[in-house]
Amino acid sequence: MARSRETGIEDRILDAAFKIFGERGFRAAAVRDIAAEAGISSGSIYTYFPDKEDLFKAAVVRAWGKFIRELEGIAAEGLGREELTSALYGRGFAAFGAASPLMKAMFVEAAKFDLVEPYLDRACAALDRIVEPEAAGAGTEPSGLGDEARVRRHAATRTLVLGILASIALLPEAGPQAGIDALKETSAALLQREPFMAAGGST
Amino acid sequence: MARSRETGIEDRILDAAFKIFGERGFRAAAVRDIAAEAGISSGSIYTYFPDKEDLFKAAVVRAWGKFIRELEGIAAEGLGREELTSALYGRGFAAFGAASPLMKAMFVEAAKFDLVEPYLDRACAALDRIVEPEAAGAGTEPSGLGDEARVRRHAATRTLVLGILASIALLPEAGPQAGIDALKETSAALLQREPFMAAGGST
Amino acid sequence: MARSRETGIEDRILDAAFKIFGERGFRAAAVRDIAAEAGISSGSIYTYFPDKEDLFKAAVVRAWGKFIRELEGIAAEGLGREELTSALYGRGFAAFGAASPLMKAMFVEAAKFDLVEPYLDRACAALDRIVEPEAAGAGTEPSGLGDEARVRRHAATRTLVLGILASIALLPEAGPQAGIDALKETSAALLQREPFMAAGGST
Amino acid sequence: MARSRETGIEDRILDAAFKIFGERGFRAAAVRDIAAEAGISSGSIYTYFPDKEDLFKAAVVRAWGKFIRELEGIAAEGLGREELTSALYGRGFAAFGAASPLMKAMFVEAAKFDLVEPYLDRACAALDRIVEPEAAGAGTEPSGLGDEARVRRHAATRTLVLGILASIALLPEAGPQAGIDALKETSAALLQREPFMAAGGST
DNA sequence: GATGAATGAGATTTCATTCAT
DNA sequence: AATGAATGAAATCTCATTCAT
Repeated sequence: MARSRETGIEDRILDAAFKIFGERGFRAAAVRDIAAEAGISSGSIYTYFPDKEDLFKAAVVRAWGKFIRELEGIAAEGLGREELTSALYGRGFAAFGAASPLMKAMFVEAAKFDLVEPYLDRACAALDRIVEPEAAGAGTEPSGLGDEARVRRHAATRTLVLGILASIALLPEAGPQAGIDALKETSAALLQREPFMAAGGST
Repeated sequence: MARSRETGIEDRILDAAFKIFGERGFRAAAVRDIAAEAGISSGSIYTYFPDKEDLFKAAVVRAWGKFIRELEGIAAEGLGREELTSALYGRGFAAFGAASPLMKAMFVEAAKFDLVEPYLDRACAALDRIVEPEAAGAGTEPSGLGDEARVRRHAATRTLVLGILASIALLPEAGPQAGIDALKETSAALLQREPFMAAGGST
Repeated sequence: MARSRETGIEDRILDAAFKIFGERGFRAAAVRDIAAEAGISSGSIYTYFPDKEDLFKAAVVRAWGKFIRELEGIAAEGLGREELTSALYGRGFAAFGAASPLMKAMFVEAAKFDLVEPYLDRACAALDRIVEPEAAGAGTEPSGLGDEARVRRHAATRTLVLGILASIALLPEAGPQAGIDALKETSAALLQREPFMAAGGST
Repeated sequence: MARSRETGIEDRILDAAFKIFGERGFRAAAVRDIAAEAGISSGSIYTYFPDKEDLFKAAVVRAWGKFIRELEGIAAEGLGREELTSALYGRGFAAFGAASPLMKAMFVEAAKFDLVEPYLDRACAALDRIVEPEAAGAGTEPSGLGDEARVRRHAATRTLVLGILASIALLPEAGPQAGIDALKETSAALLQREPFMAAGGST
């Protein structure tokens, strides 16, 4: 038997891709450098991914997956407002921060490869469900928000999520934690306001 | 004072650069294609800009300049709340939309060349001044907002501005106007809320 | 004005391609080496030809063109048998010899790119016309050969042409002239025989 | 005498090499694909052949061997003209056809590796012997042909053999049999003529 | 000043060969 | 002996930049 496709190597490549693509963007990131970062030869990348574009897509999809899984996990736990806030700002932001490098490449290449809309939608939906859990089940509407209001809230969520992602993407590499902490407060303040919480929520 | 350089060529190059860089990002944009878009030969680019990087910087700076000038213009007019809102959503958003192409490249190359922080700060400051004109003069504090509140509002403004820019950058090329209109409402709703307006501001 | 596309450079590239492709075949011939042989940088090849395949095709087509033009020229002169024989073995064989390098690549790449059948047909037709000029005009049949005989002769011509081309392709690079001379006699002998010349031709 | 190497594998590799090299030429044929065609892993090729070049040579030599063996077999049977013709066009052409794939690579790689001249010579000699059996034994000259005539005939045989091989190599993969049949007639006609058969042979 | 042909470094991808399993 | 993952040299093609015209 030949050396069996070492487990973990695919993950190492994806981690390296995540980092290098995030730092330089799709075009400027050299496959050779990703391979070096992953500790393998550049030819070996092609054992795992058919070409650079596929590698990029896989790295972006994985990042979105981790991020959304975390948000959906929080949504599924049905926490009270207190714990929810803390969960969101703890685990949720960790996920945001971890995804940050690739968000940098989001607006040109990821958008071109159609890797933003579907995932951003799922992330916003998860966040909506967190903020107003009653509306979670499709069709159920015991919520205090009317249809129009919900649409408006969704748009606001989207703008906010993008704002946060963009803010994180712009944080200097050195001290991301401090920056993320500052963002948390801002987001908290924005999320508690009316377009998000049912009217009267802030009274 | 007759410049020997034909007037207008530099602007045409910057317009072309703005468009092509915005569509493809820094690396994927070919100097040759920018020249073609500007209607000149690729060699001529180098009469006006020393290299590709400088061209990119100039195009980004010019886009920020137009955008900030518009916001600062609105701030300087000392409009009442009604006219202000309309000015903001009219001229302000036109500026956002016009800047959108280059925003796509913002998170990787522009950030690397340090072309985001200083300009984003100025844009946010202008927006802050619009929302609470009294605080415009440095140090003056007759405002209803305390220091801490102002810091918080600034962070919120920043997140919002980035959210809007990112949203615009993700709009499909086909129908930007409809998308921009939708964004206006969202932004309006967010701007009227507390982190932006002084508490009770919307009553 | 920029350096205007130096005349003759395209021909120099085609000559180099002709030589290198002929020596090594399509795949083994490196664009870089063709450029070196032509005395230019490898990037410059792409100013004149969009890619390696197109360069190959152009070189093959040019070689066939020269060869066929020579044969058709001889056919058009309406020479008597004596002068014809001498013209064929003089100019015709020079053309064969000159085309030889590329003939080497004929059976794999040229055939794949459909660069053999149409040109080989034209060459055989020209040769048929030389051998029996009366049949040149389509439909005219005052010739001593019936239809069936003509078909047979065409097949024989084709085999002979391929045999001669293959023989030339296999000649050692060093002394092509001697080998070509030997071939001339063989071809003369074959051409005088019945499938080529009308029956009784050898009496 | 049990070879530890599984019997038949080497033959399967050579068959695969024969096919793949014939279709694509030496350089374009990937060892991996030859291995796949042979139903083994690419690493295993190297248990049987030291490198790609050696595999190519072995495949070419084997093809020539089969071809020549067939011709020599016919020559050795001392058949009368009638049976001989039928044997030649039956078994001989089957051998030609079977050899066709590798003939495609003949003019570049095979010639470079010196795999043409010696084998082509043997094939032509066998064919000469078939056509004029009396001259078979070296030096025996009860033949009707003088020395000069024999040299000339040998050259003609060579041209004809190459013409036939080249014709076969150019046949479309789809319908080789029809094409081969057409070639048989042509060859028959050519072989019956004077440079091959002793003068007056066709009367 | 304008042009665009020429340059050559650099990027992605393929593939013969090795070797741990 | 067989496997096929890993390697890294090599090949095609792109493109920022220069410079003869």
